[in-house]
Amino acid sequence: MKRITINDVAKQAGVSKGTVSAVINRKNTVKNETRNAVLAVMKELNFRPKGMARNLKQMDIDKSIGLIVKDLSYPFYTAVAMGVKEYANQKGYLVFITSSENLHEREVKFSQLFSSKDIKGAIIAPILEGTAEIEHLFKLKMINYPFILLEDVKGIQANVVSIDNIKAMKLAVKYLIDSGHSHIVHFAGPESSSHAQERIEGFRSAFSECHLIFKQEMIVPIGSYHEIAYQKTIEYFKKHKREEYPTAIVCFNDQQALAVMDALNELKLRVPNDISIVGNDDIYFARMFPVPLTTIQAPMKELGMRAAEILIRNIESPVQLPIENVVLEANFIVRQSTNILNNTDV
Amino acid sequence: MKRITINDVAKQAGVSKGTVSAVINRKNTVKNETRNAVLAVMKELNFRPKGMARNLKQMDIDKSIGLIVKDLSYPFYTAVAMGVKEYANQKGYLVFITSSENLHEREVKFSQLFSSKDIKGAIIAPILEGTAEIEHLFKLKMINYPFILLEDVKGIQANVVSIDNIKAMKLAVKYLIDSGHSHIVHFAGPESSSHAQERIEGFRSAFSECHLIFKQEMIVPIGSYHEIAYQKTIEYFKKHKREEYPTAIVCFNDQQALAVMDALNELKLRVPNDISIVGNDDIYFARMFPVPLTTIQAPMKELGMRAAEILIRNIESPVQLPIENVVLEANFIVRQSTNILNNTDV
DNA sequence: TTGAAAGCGCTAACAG
DNA sequence: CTGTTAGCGCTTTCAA
Repeated sequence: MKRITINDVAKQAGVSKGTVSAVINRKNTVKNETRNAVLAVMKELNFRPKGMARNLKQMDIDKSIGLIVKDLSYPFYTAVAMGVKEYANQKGYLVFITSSENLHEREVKFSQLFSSKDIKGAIIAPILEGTAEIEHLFKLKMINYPFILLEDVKGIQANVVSIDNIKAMKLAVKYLIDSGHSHIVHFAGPESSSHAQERIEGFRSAFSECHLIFKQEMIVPIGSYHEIAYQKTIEYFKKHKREEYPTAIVCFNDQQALAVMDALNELKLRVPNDISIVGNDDIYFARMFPVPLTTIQAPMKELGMRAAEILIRNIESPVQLPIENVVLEANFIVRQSTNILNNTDV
Repeated sequence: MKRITINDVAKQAGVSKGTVSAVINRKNTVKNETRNAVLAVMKELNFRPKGMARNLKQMDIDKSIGLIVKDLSYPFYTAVAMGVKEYANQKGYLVFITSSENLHEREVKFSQLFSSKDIKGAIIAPILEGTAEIEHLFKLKMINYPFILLEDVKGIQANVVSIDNIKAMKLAVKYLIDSGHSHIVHFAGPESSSHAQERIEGFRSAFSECHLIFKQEMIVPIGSYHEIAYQKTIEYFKKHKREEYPTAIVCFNDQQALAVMDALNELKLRVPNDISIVGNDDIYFARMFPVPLTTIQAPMKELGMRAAEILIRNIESPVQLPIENVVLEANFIVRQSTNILNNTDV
C-alpha cells in the first residue's frame, strides 16, 4: 500500500499540487471554497505530508540535539539530562532524550535516527557489552556527525566527558578505613558497565595504598536492579557466617544501595550500627532514604552541561575541532549510613 | 556561509556525486584509492550529509513516536514515559522524549519538529496557560498528524487519556473527614495546570457531600517547585495563629508534599501528630519520604501505555479513527503521614 | 569502477 | 486566485 502524496490529493481535489501546498502552509492566497475542498480531500485520504520533503528546501531551521541514556528511570541520567537541557536551551537548542535500555542495538538505531532526522548532534552514554561494537560510532565519524560520549570507549577517538570513578571510589574506601573499618566489601554493578569496572578498580587500588590487603572475594557482583540486588544481598548474607559479615559495604550506586538497605532491614541488620553503607552518585532522593545515605556525589548536572557545551561548540564550528576528554571529579558526602568504629585516625 | 553539499565534495575530490554517495553508504563498488580520497575531502570540508535528503527516497524506514512532558525532573512524568516506552518498544517503535519546561512556546516548537522530522505521532502533556493557545494542535490536525493529549484541552477535539483527578481528590478528603479531621486545607498547584484545577474542584466538591462547609481560604496556592512551596508553607504558618492551623493538608502532588513536610519540620510541627499530609501521584520515592507518604496513586505507567496504544493504532490506520477519551482512576494509599483523630466513623 | 540522469515529495517563484 | 516549473540534496539505476 503506497503512501498518499500531495499529488494524490491534488488529483482527487482537481487542483494543482501548488494549491494543495498553499493550503497546507496556510497561505491566504487560496479561495475559501478551494481551500475547503482541498482540506476535505486531505482528510478523506488521511494525507500526512512528509516532513522530510517539506524541509528539504529550507536550510536548517531547527537547532536540536539528542541524548541517549541507558536507563531513564535511574535518577543519575535524569540529572544528566537536566544539565544537558539547561545548557542546550540557553543556547537555543531543543533536546530529544532517548533511552537505550542497555540494549546496544537500540543505541545503534537511535544514533542513526538522530543523524537521519537532522538532529544536529548527540550525547551518548554508550553500552559496552562484550567486545565493544562501535561500528555505529565510526559511521557517525565518517559523516562528521558531532557526538560526545559519557564514558570512554576503547578503540575510537572521540570526545568524552566522564567522571573519575576510580578516584571517587578510593575516597570512599579511604574514609571507611580511616573510620576503623577493616572488613569492607564492594557490591559491584553490571559487568558490562564501564562505570562498574572503574569502581571495582578504584576499590581495589585503594587497598594498595594502605595496610589492608585486597581479596577477590571482596567484590560481589549483584547488579543495580532493585529486585535482583535485593535477592543477591539476601543470598550473600545467608551464605556467610555472622563473624564473616563485612562491617561496611561500598555499593555500585545509590539505587543498588537502597536495595541493599532494604535487604539488610529484612535480615534485621541495622544500618549503620551493624553494617555501614556507602552509595555512589548522590541522586536527589539519597538524602531521603530511610537512613540518609553516605555517598559519592557525582557532578551529574555538570556532566550534562559540559557535554552539551562541547557538543554545541562542535556543531557550530565549520571546521573539525580537536578531540576533548574531560574528566570530572566526585565528592564524598557523609550522611548517616556509615559508622565510625574508632577515632584513632579520624 | 552556505552549507557544504555532496556536490562540493564531488567537485573537490574530482569525482561524481554518485561516487561520493557510494562512499557515504559504504558500497564496496568503490576503489580503495578513490574512497580514501573522497573520505579525505569529506573530512577536510567537514561535510555532514543532510539526513532529510538521504531519506527522501526511501519510504518510511523508521517507526518512532514523540512524547512531550512538562517537566522531566518530576517522577510522575518519568513514570508516564516508562509506560509509553514499554508499550511502544514492544510494538517496534522508538520513543523520543522531550520536555516543554512548562513553556507553551516550547511545546509548539516540539510539536512542529516532530512532524517535520517524520516522527510518526506524539503524546503531549499540554500547557494550558491563560486562554489556551491551541493553534499548533489545529495545525497537527490539519495535516492528520496523530497525537494524544494527556489532559483535556478545551476547544479542540482530540484523543485524550487522563486521570480522574476530581474523583481522586474526593477520595482523599473523604478519608480525612472520616478520620475525624475537620480543619482541612488544600495546598494547590500552579494555576496554569489543569491537574491543579481539577484537584481544587475535587477538593471543593468533597465538601458538598458532607457536613463540613467549604471556604475559599481552604485553597492555598503554593505551586510545586520545592523552594517556592517550602517558602510559602513557612509563610502560611507564620501568618496564622496556632489554633487556626489545619489538622490536615492535601497537597497538589508528592513533590509539593515533600517540600511542605520539610517546611513543617523546620517549623517543629510533626507529621502526622500535629498535621496530617496527603500527597498526590504516588511517585516511586513517596514510600521513602522521611515519613512515608499517604497519597493518591495515579496509574502513571498505565496512562503512558494507554496513550501509546491509542497513538500507534492511529498511526497505523490508513483511515481516520474516531476520537477516544479514556479516563483512568486513581487509588488512595494510606501510609504514615496521616493521623486518625477519632475512631467513630472508620 | 565510475559518471550521468532520473527522481524522492514537497515548496516557492512566477505567469497567467 | 491557481497552475507550471524548477529545484532542495541526496540515492539509485544504468551505461560506459
